[in-house]
Amino acid sequence: MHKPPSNSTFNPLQHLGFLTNRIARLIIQNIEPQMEELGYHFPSSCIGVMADLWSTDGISQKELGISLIKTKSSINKMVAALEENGMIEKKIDPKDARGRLIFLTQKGRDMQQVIVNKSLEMEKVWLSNMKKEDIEITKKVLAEMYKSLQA
Amino acid sequence: MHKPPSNSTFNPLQHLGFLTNRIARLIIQNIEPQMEELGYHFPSSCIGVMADLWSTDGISQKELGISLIKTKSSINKMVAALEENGMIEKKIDPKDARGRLIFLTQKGRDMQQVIVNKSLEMEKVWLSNMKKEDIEITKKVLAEMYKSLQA
DNA sequence: ATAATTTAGTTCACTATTGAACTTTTAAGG
DNA sequence: CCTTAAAAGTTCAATAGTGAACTAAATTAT
Repeated sequence: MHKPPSNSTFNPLQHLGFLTNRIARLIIQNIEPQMEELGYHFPSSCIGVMADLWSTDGISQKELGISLIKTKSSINKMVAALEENGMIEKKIDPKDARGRLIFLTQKGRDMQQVIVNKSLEMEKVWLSNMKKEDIEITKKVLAEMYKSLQA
Repeated sequence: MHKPPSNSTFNPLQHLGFLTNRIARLIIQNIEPQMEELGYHFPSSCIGVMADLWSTDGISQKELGISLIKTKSSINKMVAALEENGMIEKKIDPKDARGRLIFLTQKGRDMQQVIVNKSLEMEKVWLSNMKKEDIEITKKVLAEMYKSLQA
């Protein structure tokens, strides 16, 4: 005879899977309206592409897909949206005509500082009562996890 | 005359927004095939609903939406999928006939231990070289952030 | 060389998620 | 009371994201 797993003290907030998922959604929800206000009219998921380009300009769609954990068809659409918005330019890779390299436009480069500022501002609000040191540890653990999961 | 924001040493992995988003995707990607193997044939996003029910059985769709940061139409579909899979049951709230309360079935309750075990197993693999203490700090910071962003 | 394979990207049909309009029930205001 | 407003769900059309089939270029193996 089945019984419930008894003492069901399950807490989603003790599991990194649920935590990261929910926080990612909350952050997007907060950032989306601000992006609109600033005149960036593309889906918020595209900021991930921008982030990678700010890190290293001129990478391929394949690399973007790996880094962002998206399929090539998804990346294709995101890049198209960003191109329409004048944030990036697509050039055929001179070393391999199969590949296209994605480059930031001036408008795309200019966005970096805006987002960096927003990011700092938001961390100040969201994490005001957390120890600076603990936040650094969190980023370290998550970055480590990212690399570990990518491998 | 515009110039690039120069010293562009931007690193997505230093921003909680990008980190949580990517890690959430990596975790889902890892868990999805395992769920299939275990015979759970519903979209992985639905595990979030299950998690909340394991935490407190018999909550409303509205509450699920707030907790999971999803619209009511999304929750509606997820609940429908879980119901079809025999994981949950939907009952009209006796105290307010507008609301429906969602309850776990035995099959739904049984899933909890399976997922808890998987979660532990995965943390062991993904975070093998991280300090146990740092992982706890990470969860604490993220949980705090979740509450702060929900407010 | 040249045929066969692999790789990057594109396209299109399909699923997941959302937004807006609608239904039913409860709460509030006169 | 009875009308109006608000709240919880549902439904359906529209958008975002994915999978599979396809194109074009490069690599490998005869």
